[in-house]
Amino acid sequence: MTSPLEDDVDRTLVAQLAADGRATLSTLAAAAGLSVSATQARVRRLEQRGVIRGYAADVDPEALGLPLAAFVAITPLDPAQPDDAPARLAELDAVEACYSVAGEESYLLLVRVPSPRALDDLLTEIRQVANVRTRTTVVLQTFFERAARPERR
Amino acid sequence: MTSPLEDDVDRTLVAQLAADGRATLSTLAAAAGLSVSATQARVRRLEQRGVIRGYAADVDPEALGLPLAAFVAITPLDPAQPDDAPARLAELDAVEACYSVAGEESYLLLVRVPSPRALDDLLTEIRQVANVRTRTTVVLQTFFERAARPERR
DNA sequence: GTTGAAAGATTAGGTAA
DNA sequence: TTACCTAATCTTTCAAC
Repeated sequence: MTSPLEDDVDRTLVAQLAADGRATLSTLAAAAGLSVSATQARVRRLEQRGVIRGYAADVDPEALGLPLAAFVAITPLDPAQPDDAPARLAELDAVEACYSVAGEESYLLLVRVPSPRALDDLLTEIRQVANVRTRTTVVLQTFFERAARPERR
Repeated sequence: MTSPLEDDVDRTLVAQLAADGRATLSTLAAAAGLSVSATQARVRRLEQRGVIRGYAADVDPEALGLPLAAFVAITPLDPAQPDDAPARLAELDAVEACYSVAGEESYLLLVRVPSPRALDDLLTEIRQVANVRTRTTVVLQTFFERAARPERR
């Protein structure tokens, strides 16, 4: 689905847009050493190849009324029944991410809620909706959350 | 530092920009029912209040050559010495997020690397740099990673 | 908050290497 | 194909109200 970056121009454009999603084509063109229209064509191709999946404002969760984050590891209670837990959990707005993981548990979720009470309610809902056992690790402080950067050489 | 959203116009603008970080002011103005300039002033204020922390392209980690993700729980080996682990770990490009957590371990990291071998090297580096013990949970599949959404009412 | 006009950015269509 | 040029259209900005 996604093809890798092809050259240094692509790398430059992706790095610039990862750092500033609203960078203009002329800014990008200057950084990449291309004309504006060549830059435009490059960016479009990056979008169409799925390298750039979209653009988003980075919003402070606290401003949204979601100051409490937690990791929830979940284990299906009935391994026999069809496992549609991720699809069901995607319906819950509080669930920000869902990973299948190696180890004792099957899935790991990152959730955000307004309060401890709301976390309790959410865990109850997760257990019911997905028929799972939960093990929750509360986030006390977020030191940083940023975009992954490819290793420099 | 960050003030909460003030009214429905703010909520609309933030929701639109979270969904499309490159939305134009005229698009936003139409969604919010304001003039373009009033919209611009609102967005500026949201940025200055820290509600909107920035804008970023959402880049596929695989295209960046980072197909392997893992959660790394870490425990300081020497509780006596000053704990500057988060600051040290921020230096490592492969470390995407760092949280202080409740529970047996002190911190939880999300890391991205090119290969199992690179994960091994990274864990060695994390142990040395931060003087910690690590417990790693490999991500097998990412079902979704998205922006947190405030609960609807 | 609104309007409006100037500066700047984006887009599409055409041309050349 | 890939990059570039140009002109029309949109967008952003900032003044005045």
